Amino acid sequence: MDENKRKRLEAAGWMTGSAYDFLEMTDEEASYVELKLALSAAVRKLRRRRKLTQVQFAELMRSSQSRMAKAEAGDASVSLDLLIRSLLTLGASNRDLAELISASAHT
Amino acid sequence: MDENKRKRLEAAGWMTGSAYDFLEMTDEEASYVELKLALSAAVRKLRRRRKLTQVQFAELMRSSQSRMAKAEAGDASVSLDLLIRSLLTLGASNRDLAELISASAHT
DNA sequence: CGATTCTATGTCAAATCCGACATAAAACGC
DNA sequence: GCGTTTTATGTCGGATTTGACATAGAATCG
Repeated sequence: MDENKRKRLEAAGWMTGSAYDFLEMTDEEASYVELKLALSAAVRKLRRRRKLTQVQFAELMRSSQSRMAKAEAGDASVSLDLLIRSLLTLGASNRDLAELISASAHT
Repeated sequence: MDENKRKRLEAAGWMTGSAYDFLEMTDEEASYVELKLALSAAVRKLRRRRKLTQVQFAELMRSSQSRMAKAEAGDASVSLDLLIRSLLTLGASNRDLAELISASAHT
C-alpha cells in the first residue's frame, strides 16, 4: 500500500478506530475502505452540484446534518449502505454508481 | 413497479419486514433493494464458481455459515456492506462490482 | 434405505450504525 | 471587524446488523 493512500485513510480516522493494525489490512479491506472514500467524495460533489446545503440534503434523506457531514467526510461510522442511499437520493443512476466504483482504487 | 419485481422482493421477505407499505416504496428504495438482491445472487454464483461451500466461504469472511446463507438468500437482515465485502473476498474486482450494479434494475 | 455433507431458518446477545442534539469552527457577505 | 449561514466534531440512547448457535431440511452417495 502506498503512502498517499495511507495518509488519505488516516485522515478519515481509519487508523485509531479500526480493530486491525493498519499495516495488516488485507487487500479486500483496503478496497472496501477505498470504495467508501470514493463514494463519500462523490456524495459531496453531487450534493454541491445540486446546490443543496447539508441541512437540505439531510431533509431529503430524513437524516441529520451531522450525519451527512460525516458521510461526506468518509467517517468510519458511516456504512456503505448510507453512502449508496445518499447517492441514489441525490439522483445518481446505477450507471453513475458503477462508474464511481470501477474508478475507485484502480490498482 | 411491475409484478415480477414485486414477487421477487416479497420472496426475500421484504414485505413483512419493511416499515413501509410496499406499494409506497419510493424509486430509490426500490433501486436499493434491487441492488441488494442482485448482489446476493452474485455472491452465490461467485462462491459456487470458486468451488467453496458456505462453511468455507464463512471462514474466509470470518463469519458464520448461517449468515452467508442469509446473504445469498437476499435476507433483509443483510447489509450492502456485507454483500460488497463478500464479493471482494470472493475475488470480485471493482470492475466486476460495477458491472453488477449497472446491470441491476436496468429501468 | 441410511449416512454424510451442504444449505436454510430462527433466535439472541454483542457490536455496529443510526438520527439527533449541542457546540465549535469555517466560510461568506456586509 | 461582526452577524449569518454552513459545515465539522463529539456524544449518546436506540435501532439495526452482526456472528454464533441450534436445528431443520435438501442433496448426494453408498
